[in-house]
Amino acid sequence: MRIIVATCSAEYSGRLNASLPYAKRVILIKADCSCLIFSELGSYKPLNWMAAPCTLKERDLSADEAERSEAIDVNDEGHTPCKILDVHAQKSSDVLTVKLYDVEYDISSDLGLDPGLVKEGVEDQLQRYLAEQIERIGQGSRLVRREYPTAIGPVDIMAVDSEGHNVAIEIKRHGGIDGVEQLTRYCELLNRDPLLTPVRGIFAAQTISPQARTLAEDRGFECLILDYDEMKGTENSDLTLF
Amino acid sequence: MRIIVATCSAEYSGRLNASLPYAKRVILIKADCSCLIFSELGSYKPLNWMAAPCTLKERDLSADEAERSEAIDVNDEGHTPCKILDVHAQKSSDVLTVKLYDVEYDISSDLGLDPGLVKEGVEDQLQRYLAEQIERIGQGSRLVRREYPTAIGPVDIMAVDSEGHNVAIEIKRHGGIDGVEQLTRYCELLNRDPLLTPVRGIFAAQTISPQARTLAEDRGFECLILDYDEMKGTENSDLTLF
DNA sequence: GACTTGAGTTGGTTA
DNA sequence: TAACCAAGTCAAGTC
Repeated sequence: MRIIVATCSAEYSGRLNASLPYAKRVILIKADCSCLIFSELGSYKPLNWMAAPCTLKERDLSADEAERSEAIDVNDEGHTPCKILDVHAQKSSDVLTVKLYDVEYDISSDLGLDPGLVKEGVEDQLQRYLAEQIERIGQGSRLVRREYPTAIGPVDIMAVDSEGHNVAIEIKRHGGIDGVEQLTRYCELLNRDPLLTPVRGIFAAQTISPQARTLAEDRGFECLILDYDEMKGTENSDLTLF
Repeated sequence: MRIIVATCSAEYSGRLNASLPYAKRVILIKADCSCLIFSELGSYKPLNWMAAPCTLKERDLSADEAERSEAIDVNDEGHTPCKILDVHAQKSSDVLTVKLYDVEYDISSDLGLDPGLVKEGVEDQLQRYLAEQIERIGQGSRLVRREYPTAIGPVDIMAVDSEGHNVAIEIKRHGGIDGVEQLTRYCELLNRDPLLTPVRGIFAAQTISPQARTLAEDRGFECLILDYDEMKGTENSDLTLF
């Protein structure tokens, strides 16, 4: 990893064109030549970047005043670059050009391999909890199976309600319109099967957008808000019973 | 901006739990205390981070050997931390804890305000070009309007073809299944209006996934590939005529 | 390898 | 402020 702190300007050309005016920023260059430009602004996303695989060409302009003056453009506000980084994508014509002016730091450190991040618990967890606590969709309900396979993909949970009717459940962390569309496709398909029909649909999520709720209810689906902490608590109290 | 290069381990607890084992990494701490942890892996996304607004507590363990030995846990592989960074989110209970072992660099630099990124050319641009060059959907077509309002949201472009039939156009940079669903909803709604029906649907994008194309054509929609550069070129040659 | 879906998504626009 | 939608999305899993 190479870390540069410098006043710079940058131009990106690829799926879009984007430019960064002259300012002081932090530039990270990884071992694979991918390049990230940060300011104090924003969250974890860099202002501009080049993804690997890519190649980096570095031109030092300090020795060649003629070339150096050529490199000045209208965005430099009269400043003179001392270095140009040209980062080219290998699989496309994307280019990121960074001009460096005053370099405050330029340090390198070999980080070596990273063991990587260990994650635990997202949508999968919601599905697991609801499968374990299937009566949250109605007393007397029974689980058929998680990831119930169909021709157009797996239904998150299939269950049977107290009246013996099949229930297809679509689970999302946040329920939007496309989740309702997904549930619609499943129910449409499942209801074509005379052995399964009638199949009810339940749209279950931690949060559901108003538009999605309206659409879901309009299509006869029930909306179910899932409380992650409550479900987690229920799991624990279940465990303490034994 | 503060830049630390050090061997470290980290724990995040929030919407998920995630942990980073002992390894050398780069840690950026912005002026707003938001914190990013990078390795040579991955693209622009840090391995772990804390978004602003948040607070940072820094504990130096070098003076207190008792505390220091307490801070050793099973993931440290026998190493002894010299510093702990505790980053707490202000609006939730999210916590990121970073333990530092050997610190190679710890530098700070005030970057100041950033003028920000200037972008050009995304979906909005595609919509603008197609509106200007509406005959790309068929000779004799006329533009009705961009962002044609309906009860379920604006249709990207409404037009009338050479036969006087209404045409609803959904534009995407990349056309996937949900784009087809979107177009389906619009056409369904618009065709309920006796003043508008029959309304044709066109699915226009720079790229269209095979599944989306199949679904779109199955529903009677035309698929139109948009060439950004060609449309941009057409705009320019239009201009040079005058 | 192409495609689909989720993400601690982030970020911008509009009602 | 809340909801909705696009992103140079990225990344993981599946076919």
